Amino acid sequence: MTSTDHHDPEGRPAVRPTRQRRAVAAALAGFDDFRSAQEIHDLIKEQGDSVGLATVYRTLSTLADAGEVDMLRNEDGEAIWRSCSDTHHHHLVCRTCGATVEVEGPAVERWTNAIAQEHGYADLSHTLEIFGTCPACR
Amino acid sequence: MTSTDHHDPEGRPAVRPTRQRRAVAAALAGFDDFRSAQEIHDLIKEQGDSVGLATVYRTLSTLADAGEVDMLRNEDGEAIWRSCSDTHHHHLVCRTCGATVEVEGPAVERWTNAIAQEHGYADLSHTLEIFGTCPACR
DNA sequence: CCACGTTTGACAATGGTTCTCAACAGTGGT
DNA sequence: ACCACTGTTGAGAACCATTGTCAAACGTGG
Repeated sequence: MTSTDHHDPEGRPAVRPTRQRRAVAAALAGFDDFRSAQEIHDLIKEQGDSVGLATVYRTLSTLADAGEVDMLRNEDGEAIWRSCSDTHHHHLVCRTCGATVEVEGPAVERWTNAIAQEHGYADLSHTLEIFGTCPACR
Repeated sequence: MTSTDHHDPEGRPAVRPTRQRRAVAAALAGFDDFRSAQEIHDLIKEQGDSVGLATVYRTLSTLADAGEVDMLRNEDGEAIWRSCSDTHHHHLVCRTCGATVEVEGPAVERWTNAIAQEHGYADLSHTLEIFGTCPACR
C-alpha cells in the first residue's frame, strides 16, 4: 500500500461526498419514523433535488452497512429505513402512521444470547420489532 | 342463516379437502425447518404430485391464518414457512442450513407488552427471530 | 345426478430491488 | 488549471417473489 492509493489508513475504500449522498442524508434528517426507499426518493424530489432510485437504494444500503441507518422489514417484507442512534435497539412501530419509538431491551439481548449458546448457535443476529396502533391512530 | 348454507356453526366458510391441499400438507410434514413457497412447490413435484404455484401460496396463507403453519421472513424479506405447534413461540434459525429450534420466551412476551402499554400502543404483534450458524455448519 | 359455490391452474400483472453500462464527477498529482 | 484514475450515477432492463384474473374443474348437500 503506497501513498498513491485512495484508501484511508484502515483500508476502507474512499467514499466521496456527492450531491446525491448529501440529498439522501438531508432527506433522512427530515423524518424520524421508518420510510421505504421509494418514499425517501419522493421526499428528495419534494426537496427540489433529483437522485435516481437506484442511487437511493445504493446509498441507503451503504449507510446501513456503516451502521448509520436502521433497516428493517415491515409486515409485508418491504425494507424500511431511518437514521438511528448508534446503540443496538429495537422498535415499536405504528402500523398506521409509522410513528416509531426506539426501545432498548438488555434483558432481551441477554435472553437471545443465552438461548443461542444453549443450542450451540454462533455468529448471531436477531430481529425484534413490535407493531401496533399508536394512541393518535386509535 | 338456514340449513342450506355451507358454513359451519361458527360462520366460517367451508374448506374443502382437495388433492392439492393434501399434497401441501404432506409436503409440510416432510421437513421441520423453514422453506420458501417455491421450495415447497418443488417438494410436491418430487413427491409425484402436481399443484400450481399460486395454489401453494394460497394454501400456505390459509394455513397460516388458521395458525397451522408459521410464516416468517428471512433476512432477504422472503416468506418462509413450516408447520408449527399451536403455542406462540419464536425461532432460532440456522442461516446456512435452515435448521430451526422453536423457542419460547414468556419473559420476552411480557417485556413487549409492557413496553407497548407504556407508550400507549394497542393491537400488538411482534416478531422475534434469531439467526445464527448451527453447530453442524460451523 | 344436479345445481351451486369453491378451488384450481396457466398466465399476466405487480412491485420492490438489483443489475448493466456508458456518461459523469471527485481526487491527488503535476 | 489539467490529467488520469476510479468511484458514482442514472435510465432502463432484468429479476423474482407474490398476487390477480377468470374460465374450467371439482366437492358438496340435496
